[in-house]
Amino acid sequence: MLEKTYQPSEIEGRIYKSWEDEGCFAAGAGATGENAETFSIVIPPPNVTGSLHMGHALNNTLQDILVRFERMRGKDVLWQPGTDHAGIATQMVVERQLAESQQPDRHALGRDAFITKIWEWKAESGDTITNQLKRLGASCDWSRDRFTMDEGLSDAVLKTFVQLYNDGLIYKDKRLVNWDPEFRTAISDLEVENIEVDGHMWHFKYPLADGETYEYVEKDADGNETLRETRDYISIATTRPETMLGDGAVAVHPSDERYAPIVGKLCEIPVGPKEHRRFIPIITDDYPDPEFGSGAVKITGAHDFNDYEVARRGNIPMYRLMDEVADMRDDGVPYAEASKLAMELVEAGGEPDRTYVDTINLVPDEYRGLDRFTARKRVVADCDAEGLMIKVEDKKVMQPFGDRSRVVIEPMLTDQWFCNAEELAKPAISAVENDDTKFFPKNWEKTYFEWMRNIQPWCISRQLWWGHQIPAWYGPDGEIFVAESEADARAAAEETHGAGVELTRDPDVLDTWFSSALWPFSTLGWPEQTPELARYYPTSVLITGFDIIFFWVARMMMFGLHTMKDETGAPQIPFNDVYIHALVRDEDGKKMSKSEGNVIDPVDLIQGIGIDDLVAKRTTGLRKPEIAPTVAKETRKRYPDGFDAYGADALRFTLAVMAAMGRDIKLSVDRVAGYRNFGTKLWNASRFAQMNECATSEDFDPASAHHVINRWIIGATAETAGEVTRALEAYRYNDAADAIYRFTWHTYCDWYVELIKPLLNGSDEDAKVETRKTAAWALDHVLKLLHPFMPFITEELWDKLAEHGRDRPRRLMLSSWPALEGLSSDDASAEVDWVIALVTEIRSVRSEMNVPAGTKIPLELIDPSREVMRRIDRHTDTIERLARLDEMTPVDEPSKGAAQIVVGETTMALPLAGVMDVDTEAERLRKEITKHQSEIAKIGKKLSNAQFLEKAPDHVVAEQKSRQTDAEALVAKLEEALARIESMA
RNA sequence: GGGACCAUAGCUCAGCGGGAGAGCGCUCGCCUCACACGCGAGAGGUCGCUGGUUCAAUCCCAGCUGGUCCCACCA
Repeated sequence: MLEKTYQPSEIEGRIYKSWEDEGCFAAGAGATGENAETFSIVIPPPNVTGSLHMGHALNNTLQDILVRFERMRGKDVLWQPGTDHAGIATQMVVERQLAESQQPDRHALGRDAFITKIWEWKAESGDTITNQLKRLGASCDWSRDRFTMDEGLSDAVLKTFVQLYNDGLIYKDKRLVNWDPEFRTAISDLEVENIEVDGHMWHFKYPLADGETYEYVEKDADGNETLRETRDYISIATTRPETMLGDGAVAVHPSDERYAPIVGKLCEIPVGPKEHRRFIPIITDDYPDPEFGSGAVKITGAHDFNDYEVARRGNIPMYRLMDEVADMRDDGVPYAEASKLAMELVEAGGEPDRTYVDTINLVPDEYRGLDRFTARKRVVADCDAEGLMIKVEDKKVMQPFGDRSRVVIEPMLTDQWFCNAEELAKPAISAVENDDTKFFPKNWEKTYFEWMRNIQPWCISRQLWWGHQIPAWYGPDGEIFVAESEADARAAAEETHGAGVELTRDPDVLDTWFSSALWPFSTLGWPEQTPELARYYPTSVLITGFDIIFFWVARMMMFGLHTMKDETGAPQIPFNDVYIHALVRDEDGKKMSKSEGNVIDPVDLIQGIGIDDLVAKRTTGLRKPEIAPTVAKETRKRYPDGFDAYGADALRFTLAVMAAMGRDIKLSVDRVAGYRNFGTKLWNASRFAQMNECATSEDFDPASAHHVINRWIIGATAETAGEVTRALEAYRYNDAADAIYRFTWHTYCDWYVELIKPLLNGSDEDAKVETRKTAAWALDHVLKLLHPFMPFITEELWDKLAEHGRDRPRRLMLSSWPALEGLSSDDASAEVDWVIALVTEIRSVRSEMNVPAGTKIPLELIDPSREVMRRIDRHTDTIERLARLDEMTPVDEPSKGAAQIVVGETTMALPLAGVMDVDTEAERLRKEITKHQSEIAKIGKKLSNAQFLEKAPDHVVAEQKSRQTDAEALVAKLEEALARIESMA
């Protein structure tokens, strides 16, 4: 016998182990045969050293639901799991650990020793996330678990890199990139987060060379002069004064008449030792906006993306001012000499080949070695002291931050590897345009197109140690040899240099997303032509969050289409569908984040956590430690008792039912509790079945059930199975979850179980036997339909409820999905709906008239039809039990002082003389009548509209007419009832 | 500046061209022989505003208001 309540913690681990031990997760498990249709999903690989957060829980729940659904449908299913090496994130964690334990940092350790440390950390913590996914119930084929730095996947990376290099789609270049001074590496545009911060805009005078002057004239829109003065300077505005040191020119718009007199002349950069000041030309370019600031822009090609483009157009020299930690450079020749070299460039009229970016250090000696922000203060102070600062304004400025390091990103001109994304994007755009790959919901396609059509070169090199080292070797003259192995590179090098040539490998590693981009085929064995690759590629659907559409989805599309070809040589998409789900937020709609202290850890919801532990967890790791008391108070207020052990099923169901397409999920712990209760409800319905010896029987044929109540539940089960199936096929998780929830609780438990109690305790043996079988059959179907959402409790009940046999395999997860077309029965549902309506009406009146719940009362049927009497006879025990009646008798006229109800075409009366107040009852009837009359009026207005009759479809008109007829009949009955009551008053 | 999304019950959200729904919360009554993590009965909404299309608009279109997010960005 089942325990009284379901205890998830006792059961989940045991069930999961059975599935694993029995090979239920293996690719193809449960498939109907050799020719079964395939269904494959690759998991979005979590960071190998990470731990499960609510986003993972949602993502993997949605995948598992589909995978379990399709597996039960008999498809050949593969859910490919794996983890990502997460370059920066992992290296960061290990570096922090070294610092915390006061060990030598990575530079002191050296590259090999440091990487060994990371592998150790991976070995130590790498199982965490996998085990957490298992607790969630994820039915991945763990035997195929992959890691982006596995040998096979590393081969895939090498091969792809070499191939793209040979195709001319990967190249090395010196370009302006986003530099993260904390991690001392380049990062891609996507890893930069622009945040508005309080800043300043400083206005400085750049004096003209040789004391020259000009007439500065400003005019308004009508051409009237508003200002005229003689100036010996040009006014420059900047938010980053420290970059003045690297200016190569001052640019004005060609149409800007204010500065026309001085275009081509030189002006002085007003910083540094006076005797060695540099002069730079005033040039024209379309970039400056005459309406903004002074209309004149300083051009610092090596430290600003817009300036970089201007400098390239105009051959303006670019000078790197900072080192790898973004401190002002402290290398090379003294400033005086560097400044002289720079002046030579000006005299030469520019610098087309950017040779001096690194060799000339234009940082004045007294600023060398300062960090950027100190240097800024010094430059401002020095200019101000010289009287060259015109003004300073407070201004909101957008500042770029590293998404992981949280430090200000510095644009830096460095040598990096790039991928020609523009070229790779072309087929990736067409594939979506042609619907070869479809997004759900579709509006994400627009986001995808928007980004892909404006895509920039992708910087793929990182100056990190943890990752795939770039397979490029440099020869003695700096030539590049790109090859899959050092031996191949050497062979190529020896062709020109002869044997024994010295080669050095490029120390950089690849962006983590480079290997992720290969995930759909690298995990299936590529570059080997494995059977799995042939069978499961392209994958069926990718399920992921919108936040990595650019990082990951777009790049998989690009690399997949470029690399994978079918038998005819046509490019192959990596996945047919892309389902984009929302973010999981906290109850207030805020993004969950450790530094805010509002994280809800999925594992805590699954296994429970006490309030003290919860508070402790939320108050450690806050970005602002001073808010800890507030966080603690809020947490205690909101969750006074912490979290119960709600179990994985409850969490999964909550996420599924809230996962309506295209909307963020505000996770509510109350709802998780609600669906835990739902599990208990199912558990108790099963106990009921068990106590009443309801067992499935292989000889039971639902199509041949006789009893109307049984035929009704069979039809409703079939209908629900259809709803759930259709919803899941369309990725409408919430509709599917909702349908099975409603059926389980409100149809099966609330009505069916109550309706059959008299049958199970009655004397009709045939009915009893059939009902037991039907109850078990319907419950089995509930378990099946619910299994993808709540795998643990359903599997446990499947195991406990009946013997296993031909139609009832040992494991629910490998049983067959219900296909019940053609089992509906309209006549049964009409009759049962009538019984339900009758019981509901009686209960309602009893409650309104305050009849004590324990009191049994009689029911009078006024002039009932034969059909009504037949129904009453068939369901006497049931109706009396559910409505708490002691007898039901046909009468011609109701007793005096009886409350009257109308069910279908029959008026019935509940004699409540002495209990019931006549006026109250009259009032109740009048209210009822008014309600229906207003409906009749509404419909009447429609039906008297000639336009409506003419233009509306026939079935709509017919429906309105029948509604009108029904309502009129009901009102007539109610009015009769009211007349009887009034005659008594 | 470009783009996407949202506004429906107290809260969180479904829905959708022809009869306003769920969960939670709330009120009232019940320890009714599966379940108090429960049972029964209720209260509660001019479906953001203004126009338009239509026989018919909560739903489609336009504008407005308020909010969220993404991308880009003026030195």
